[in-house]
Amino acid sequence: MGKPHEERKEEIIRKTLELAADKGVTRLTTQAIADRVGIAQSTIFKHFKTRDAILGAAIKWISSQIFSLLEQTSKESSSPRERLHHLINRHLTLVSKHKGLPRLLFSDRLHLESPHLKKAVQQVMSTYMKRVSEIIREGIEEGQFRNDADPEETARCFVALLQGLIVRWSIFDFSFPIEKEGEELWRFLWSSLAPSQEEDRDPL
Amino acid sequence: MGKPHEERKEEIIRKTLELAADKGVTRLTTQAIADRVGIAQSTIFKHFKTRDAILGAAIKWISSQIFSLLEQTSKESSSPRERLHHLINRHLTLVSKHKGLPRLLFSDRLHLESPHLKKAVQQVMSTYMKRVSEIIREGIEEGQFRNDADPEETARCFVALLQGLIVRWSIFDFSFPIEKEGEELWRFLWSSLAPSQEEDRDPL
DNA sequence: ATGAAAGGTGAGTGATTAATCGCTTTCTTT
DNA sequence: AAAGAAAGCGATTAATCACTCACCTTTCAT
Repeated sequence: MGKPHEERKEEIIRKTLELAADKGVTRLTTQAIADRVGIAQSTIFKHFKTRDAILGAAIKWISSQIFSLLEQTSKESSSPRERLHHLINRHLTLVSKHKGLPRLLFSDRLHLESPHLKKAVQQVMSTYMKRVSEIIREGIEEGQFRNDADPEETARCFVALLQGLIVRWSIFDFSFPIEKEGEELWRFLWSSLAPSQEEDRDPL
Repeated sequence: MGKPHEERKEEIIRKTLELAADKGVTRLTTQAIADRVGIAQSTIFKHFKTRDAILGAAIKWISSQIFSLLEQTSKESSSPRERLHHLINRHLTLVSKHKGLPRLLFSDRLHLESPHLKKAVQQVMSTYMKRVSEIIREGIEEGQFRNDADPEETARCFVALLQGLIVRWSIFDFSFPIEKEGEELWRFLWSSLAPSQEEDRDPL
């Protein structure tokens, strides 16, 4: 017999993300997934009820990865500045390890075909921005970031920088090392968040 | 008889962009386009050889709009700071007027099905970043921007901020006024580009 | 031993979709 | 007026795709 249900399910999700990276969501057919897993196309439906259920499971997996990223960062005992820096690195490492992630998240098949999955993605983004804004607020209170920065506003820009970089990376077919550009992104962010010398001298 | 060739062609491109905004690229079938234009599906092919040719023409139209945006900004006699600010506003106004733009540019059908169109998009992005870096370099030389900023690096972050904002706007179904968030984006950018007081005092 | 359940297969089915084709109508040119 | 081109139409075609179904094989609990 074949592999047990749960194991096969995980395998299908894994291969689905691989395929999304290689061929895009449009070519992400049940036949293509089955081929890569090494089973018949019809067998796919022994493990998932519909094709959308596969995409849903993949999105859920991605979400859990990103949430664990956020949690890991929130728990960290280091300074807000370091936590933000680490979050960028962790995020880009995750994405570069799973290139199918941006392809899936930005695909319109996901957004306009199944409102349920869209909601899930929106949820992740909202939570992400909230967490980042908390870190920034903390940094401002500690006097590590300039005190005229708006936490929510800056958090939105933080996420935009990440998303924008990832989109460009995806459009240019993953042809440059994204981790390196993450450092440049951090420098830019820091130049905006760093307090001026006068503030710095301020004893509070 | 119907409308003349060129006129109908433009109409098809226009309606295609509208449809991309409403239904996404996946639902952008020749039937859907024909319905919106008010002609038979087969008539579409009197004006375009293939469906991809329609997408190609739409991309070309978008590119020309963005290029004219860049040119307009470059020609402007105002300061680099004001030009950057205006570029953001003009870009977001263009995008908000044509919501199909991001949907088309980020669709994987475009990227992985026709390498030719992908190249065109990459070209636009590269040119865009180059132009922005030129403005930034100018601003640094004039002492209007902090002199430790790297023009290329900052240009990449500029584009990432814009793209990231547009992606989020698209994911959240255009549900917030993007022009307003453009201002917030500009504030963030400026806080990173503005020279420190000491530099400011520096007579050069 | 046996029979049910799990995992797997190949051969379909119906829906969707880009593209073709033969034909008609309308306008322009000679 | 006749000819030809341009713009349009309906019907059709071939391909693709998600999903179903009847059947097979292995495993394992009774």
